[in-house]
Amino acid sequence: MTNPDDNELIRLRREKLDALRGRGTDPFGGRYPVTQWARDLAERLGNANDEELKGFGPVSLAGRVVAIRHHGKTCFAHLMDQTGRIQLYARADGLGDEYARFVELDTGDFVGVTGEMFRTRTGELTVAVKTFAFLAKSLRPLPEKWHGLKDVETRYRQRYVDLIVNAEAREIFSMRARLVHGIRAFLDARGFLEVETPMMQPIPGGAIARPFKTHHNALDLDLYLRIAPELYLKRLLVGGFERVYEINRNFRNEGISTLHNPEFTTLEFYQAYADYSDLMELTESLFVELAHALRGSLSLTWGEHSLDLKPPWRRLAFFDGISQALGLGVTPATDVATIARAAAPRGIAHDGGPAWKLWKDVFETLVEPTLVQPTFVIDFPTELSPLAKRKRDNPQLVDRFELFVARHEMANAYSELNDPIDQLARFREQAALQARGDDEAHWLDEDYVRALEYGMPPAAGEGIGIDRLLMMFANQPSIRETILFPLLRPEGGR
RNA sequence: GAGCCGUUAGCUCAGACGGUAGAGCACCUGACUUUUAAUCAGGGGGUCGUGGGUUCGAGUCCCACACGGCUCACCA
Repeated sequence: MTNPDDNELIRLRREKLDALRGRGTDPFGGRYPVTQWARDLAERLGNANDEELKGFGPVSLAGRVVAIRHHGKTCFAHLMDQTGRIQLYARADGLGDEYARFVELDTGDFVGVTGEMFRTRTGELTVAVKTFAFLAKSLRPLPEKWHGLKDVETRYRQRYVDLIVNAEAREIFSMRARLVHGIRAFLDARGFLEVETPMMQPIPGGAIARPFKTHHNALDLDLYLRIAPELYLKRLLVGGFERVYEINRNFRNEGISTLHNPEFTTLEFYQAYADYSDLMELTESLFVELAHALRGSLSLTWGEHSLDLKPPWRRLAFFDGISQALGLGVTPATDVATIARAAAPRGIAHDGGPAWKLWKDVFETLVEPTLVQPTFVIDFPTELSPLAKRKRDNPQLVDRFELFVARHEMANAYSELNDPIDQLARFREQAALQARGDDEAHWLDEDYVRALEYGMPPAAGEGIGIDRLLMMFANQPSIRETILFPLLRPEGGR
């Protein structure tokens, strides 16, 4: 980053600022009585005739000057507020001495203006400025008006500039707010209670991931930033809340990619007395409602994919997917060596570890890339799902689904294991894996088992990544486009 | 973490073969009382990501490093 004083454009703006102060004008004004937003005026007066405009009366707006066109003894500018843009028109014979100051405005400056509405020769709704006030001098030039700001590094590092100049960026984060609001409305209407559970946890549970570690000094206690809220939300089922949800941050100390940010937002919700098939229907309804609200259609384009969200969505059993991919009937009982022989020519090596690692490998390599249209992958191996309820007719499988859209995992859900004895046994298996150095194992949480011992109603729970869901609805290729301030290395190295 | 690609004016981008760095927009000066990528005339602006090396000479070639993008690996 260059020294601001080295830059001619910044130097000139500083000089203008000093000149304003020298005249006794505060360049960083204060309160300004805003009575209209740009969009209100466009909506109310978009079709008004000259008489109606004349009778409309005075307006008072504030915002950022984003364009200026000097034109002799008149000057046009565009003012941008949170709702949109509106044109300003200043005349030497209308503003008097103040006109000289108006033409000194720079793009980027915040101003407040009052005036009357009229329509220019070319038909644009415009404020004829009567008075104006400096609200904040901008000392840095904005990016170019035509090509805008494209450099992704600058767009992420200086998101404030991205938001000033790129309407698409503003639209994504506006959609994000509508998305989250839509989820809340959907769940609230169905009797779910929104809760907040610890972000700092002594045992990072509910998922398998490398956590961030931190320390509480007064308690001299190591804590982890949560990797999932799951175990706390299920403690609330024990406590008697039958439908709960949380929309909040998770933290995973892992790689960064177009699909991964170290902190990301998830929705998790739990419904007592339901099972995973109820949640498949609920998920379809939720996506349909959101698609209508955000896109007005169930047909979406996401990158190279054309998606049809119309339910019911395809359901594919985990082992059916593997079987089809390998051309070999595979069940949890199938001999590992047999599967390994079928998988090897497809480029999947088996290192002799447990069978479930091979199943997972085959599925991720051969099946997931084929899942473009919304697909529930159902009935996962028990070993991959230490917190899920076993299927009644086959204890080697669990009542679980993952939703895939455009090859990306969008949701993960299961009927919750509420048998404390089985839960403890599965935690111990995981602990044994961990003891053997497997970091892909769930931590043992004894208090969670104790909670289950008090009795947890049968329930189903689901997690949905909000950032990724927004990628789909906003048709974005990278999670960094859906997170306001994605994690980057600090500027200038460490 | 690995591979590939990128980094030139405030912004968007050009810069064959190594020979003193360019354009558009933005900015400054002047003209212009309904413009809107305003127009017209003139002008200023650069440690070419950083540090080394090769060379008479490096934006350009070589090495290292920094930051970013994409792909892969781990994961959601």
